[in-house]
Amino acid sequence: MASRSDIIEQFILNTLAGETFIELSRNDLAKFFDCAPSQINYVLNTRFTLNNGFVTESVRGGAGYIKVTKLIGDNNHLKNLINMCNVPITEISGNQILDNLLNRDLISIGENQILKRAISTKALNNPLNMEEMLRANILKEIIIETMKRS
Amino acid sequence: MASRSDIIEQFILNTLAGETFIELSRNDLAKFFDCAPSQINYVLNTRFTLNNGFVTESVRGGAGYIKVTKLIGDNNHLKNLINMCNVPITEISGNQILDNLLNRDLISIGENQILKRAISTKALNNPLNMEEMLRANILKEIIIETMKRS
DNA sequence: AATGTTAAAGGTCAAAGAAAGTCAAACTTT
DNA sequence: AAAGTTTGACTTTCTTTGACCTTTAACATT
Repeated sequence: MASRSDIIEQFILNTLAGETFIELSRNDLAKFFDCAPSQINYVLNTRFTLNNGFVTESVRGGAGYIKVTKLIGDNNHLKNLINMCNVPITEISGNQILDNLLNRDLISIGENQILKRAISTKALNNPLNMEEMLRANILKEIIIETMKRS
Repeated sequence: MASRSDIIEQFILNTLAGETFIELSRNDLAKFFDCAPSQINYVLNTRFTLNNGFVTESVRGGAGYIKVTKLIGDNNHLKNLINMCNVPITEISGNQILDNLLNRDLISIGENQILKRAISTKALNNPLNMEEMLRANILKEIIIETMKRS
């Protein structure tokens, strides 16, 4: 028997047919299927995962929404790369991964350059575990890189 | 699914197109968009910040107005941005800075997307101050972004 | 001409409203 | 019993609103 989650999954898949992404209203969907809003999250978390070939993003508040993007291709190699990233990675390995993405034409030369700088020791070399300070360092490096252009 | 603030933002951007600055009447704008005058301030404060490459000034009283200036072709602005990065930066501010770079044609749309993900809370959200683990997280996010291409 | 008055701007801030997220408990199915 | 599903209370984020504050050009008075 198809559970309600199965039905909601089917609905999203149908809506997604032909499109590469869709934007949903969690509340509307929940109302339509007469369920708790959080059941939409359940469906998303169990059936629209990366492994299943989807990426979901969302915006809260006012005109919030949930965006579901369907990935094309099986991306097995990329999934392997992602698994490698569950473990610490040196700057050299990191650069190799970025070169790998470049060689597969998944990122441009410009992106390769800028991202190498973004993950450089210099950018991440912050002794304190402060997310925002780290982000600040990364952005500084990115901006320096862009100054070389223009 | 654009909020009223999004629409007001768009209106100001359009009005600003081609010009280097504009002068607005807060009350008139509020009347036009049928909102509280303070919502204009909200839009200005969240979307026309220095991070985004804008300066706002205002004059009260009698024939008061709000002046919005777009910073363009100004290398000093980049130096200012770098100085801003000497201090912790939230994800929202970080994204604004990246949009700023995009608007100045210093980075491409693709780079903008990928870098936003690189500096996302999700990527940097590591409690331990381990450079390599952080780098791993960042790379994971970068790869997810590229999966949407291919 | 100098000074006081005032209405017409814009500013601030906190509360209310409108989404979506989280997580664990209760329930169902296998 | 284990796994999967459903629910709801609580949280976080973003937007909208309104009451109250500050500034100033224009006008009125001396």
